[in-house]
Amino acid sequence: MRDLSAPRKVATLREVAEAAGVSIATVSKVVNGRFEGMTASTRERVEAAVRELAYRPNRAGRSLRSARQSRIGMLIVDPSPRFLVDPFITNLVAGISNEVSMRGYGLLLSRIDPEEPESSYIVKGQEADALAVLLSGTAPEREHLLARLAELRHPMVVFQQAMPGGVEDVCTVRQDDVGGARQMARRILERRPSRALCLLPRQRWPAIEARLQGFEEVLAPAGVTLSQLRCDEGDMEGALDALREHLAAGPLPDVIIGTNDRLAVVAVEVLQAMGHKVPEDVGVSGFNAFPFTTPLRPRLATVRSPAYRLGELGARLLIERIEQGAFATRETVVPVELVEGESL
Amino acid sequence: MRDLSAPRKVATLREVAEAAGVSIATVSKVVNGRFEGMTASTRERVEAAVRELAYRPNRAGRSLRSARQSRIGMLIVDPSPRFLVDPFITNLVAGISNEVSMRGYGLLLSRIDPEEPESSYIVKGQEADALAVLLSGTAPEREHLLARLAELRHPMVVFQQAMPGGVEDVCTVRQDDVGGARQMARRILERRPSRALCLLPRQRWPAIEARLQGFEEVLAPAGVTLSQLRCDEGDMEGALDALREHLAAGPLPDVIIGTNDRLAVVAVEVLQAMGHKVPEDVGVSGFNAFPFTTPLRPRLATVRSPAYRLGELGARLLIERIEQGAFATRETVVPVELVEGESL
DNA sequence: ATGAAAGCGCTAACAC
DNA sequence: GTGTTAGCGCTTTCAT
Repeated sequence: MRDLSAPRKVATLREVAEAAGVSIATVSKVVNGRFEGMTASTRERVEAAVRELAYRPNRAGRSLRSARQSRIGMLIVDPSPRFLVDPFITNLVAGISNEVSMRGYGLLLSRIDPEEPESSYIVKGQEADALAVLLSGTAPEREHLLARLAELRHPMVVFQQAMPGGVEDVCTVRQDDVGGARQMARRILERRPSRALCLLPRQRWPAIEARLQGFEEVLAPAGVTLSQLRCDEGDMEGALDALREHLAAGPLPDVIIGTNDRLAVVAVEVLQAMGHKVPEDVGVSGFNAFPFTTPLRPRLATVRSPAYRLGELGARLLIERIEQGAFATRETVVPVELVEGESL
Repeated sequence: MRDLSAPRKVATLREVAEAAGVSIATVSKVVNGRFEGMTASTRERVEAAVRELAYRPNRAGRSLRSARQSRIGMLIVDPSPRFLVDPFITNLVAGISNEVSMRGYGLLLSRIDPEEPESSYIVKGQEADALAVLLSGTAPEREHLLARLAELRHPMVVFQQAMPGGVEDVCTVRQDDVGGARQMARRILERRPSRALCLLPRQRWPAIEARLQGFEEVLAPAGVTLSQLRCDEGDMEGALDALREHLAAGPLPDVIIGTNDRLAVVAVEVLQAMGHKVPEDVGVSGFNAFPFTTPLRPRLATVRSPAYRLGELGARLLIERIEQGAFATRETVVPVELVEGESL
């Protein structure tokens, strides 16, 4: 029986060269598709040997020599170990993953602790050529973390937030949260509400703050009283209770604004359980709808998120940056789309 | 302005050694925590230089030398680019990701095309020390793919399916789908149904087949007629239509068995829209419930999936395999838990 | 207690 | 057209 603990033996350039009766330089050229001025017979002999020995280039050797890892690192700052449950993150990562694969790169995925980013595998060694990052936390917390990440001197794409100051070789990609919120707010105004309640997750995300800003910009001047309730998304039942209590304590709002769909579903749930009709008594709006994830009924008035596209775009920008030497764009904002629904 | 295309310059062992006035061998020892028989002052001088120069070991150099990548590759065979939308996959990957990070490894994530697994980044080079794989497709398709993956001679953990024959250095980790389905079937029998409809996704997954088997094993002997309907999960509206048509065409079943929660939600939706009461007229059951993902109302009778744990477990087994030289276990089955709900 | 040196697999500049 | 060779950064053995 073969010793399983020994690293399996894989053919090297040298072995292929020997088998084909050529030098390793020639094999290297063949493997890398540089056939200029090479006999067809040499090429064929080498290709045969490559196939014969099932040769696959050793990435470590290649990377060491070329100082290129052909890997993108994705860092997600989220306090929850279940970070991937968030459909925005999930769609974003899917977009990045597919784009990166298509272009021959690998994707390293890691959630990181905002307190000690250096402890991350991706950050510790020089594992990736470039970084894609999604940050949560307050503005100063994010700024601080970005500054530390910038010390790695990797090109970076930062998702879902505006261009940070003081860091170079960075590019941002985000959806138009402010614009989407403004649009939704205008739609809400058609109900002529006098008070609105905005439901926010406890964890701070720049995109959520942007949405809040958009809602305020439109609703406040129209004389709508906008109150806020933060609840822990990580605990749906807890969120239900928190909202129930809040509603019991004061006058019923005319509309409840979920800053994401999950919170909007909670709102519909609580309202119906309390005997209020949606949308007759209270309107409900959501945000960030995704294919296959959005609840079926009542169809939520919400905003479609282009998270998957953001991922593709960010990955593309990053790889172009690596290969061309500079970012083509510094800031990308992708429009969002209002989705009508009977909840409003 | 610095030339951004040039690979950023990071301190090397040699530079740290010069700065500390020692040899690179000594620096290497310090960096790797091998202090035996080393002067405190030497160690301190080196540590100071490491800090000063912000030294981080180059992974390529290290990997080349040690033939260890300290990376786990996760391969997911799923025809959909949105593969990460599936909450099972998402929870599984989260578990793997966190476990792997904790143990100082990196996670390479990639969806692969079952037709040409060799085209995957992870597979092409020797990127990872070991592979975690989740396969879809029919049994022969999966077997064929596994055989090709086995040629890479990587230790592998295969999730959600039974031990494949003919491959060595493999270990399986799965939830008890058959058992869960049997339990749910017994719960369903309490309704004394005469006909049941089983809703299946179009894409073949071994876990789904296992559930189907569990349901059949219990329902058929009890005289329940079990029919099947496959519908495309990738298109919720399409699934709604398909089920609506199916129900209109024949007698109403007493219970609809969703082989996952998404399909169960579709069933509830269609039934209610057709004016049938759930659970009075028709009972509905789901499968694979996850925290924060499961729909709120009506509370689904379903089965809780330990996907996150499966991920942690698989990652742990893989890393122990890498470090100890052999798998501690070959086959792990994690029990599932029935969740009561008013849908049944 | 510390250092010198070999060599992991690969690419590319240059020699023939 | 093809081969020789230096060297990327690191770990480890063996001298001293």
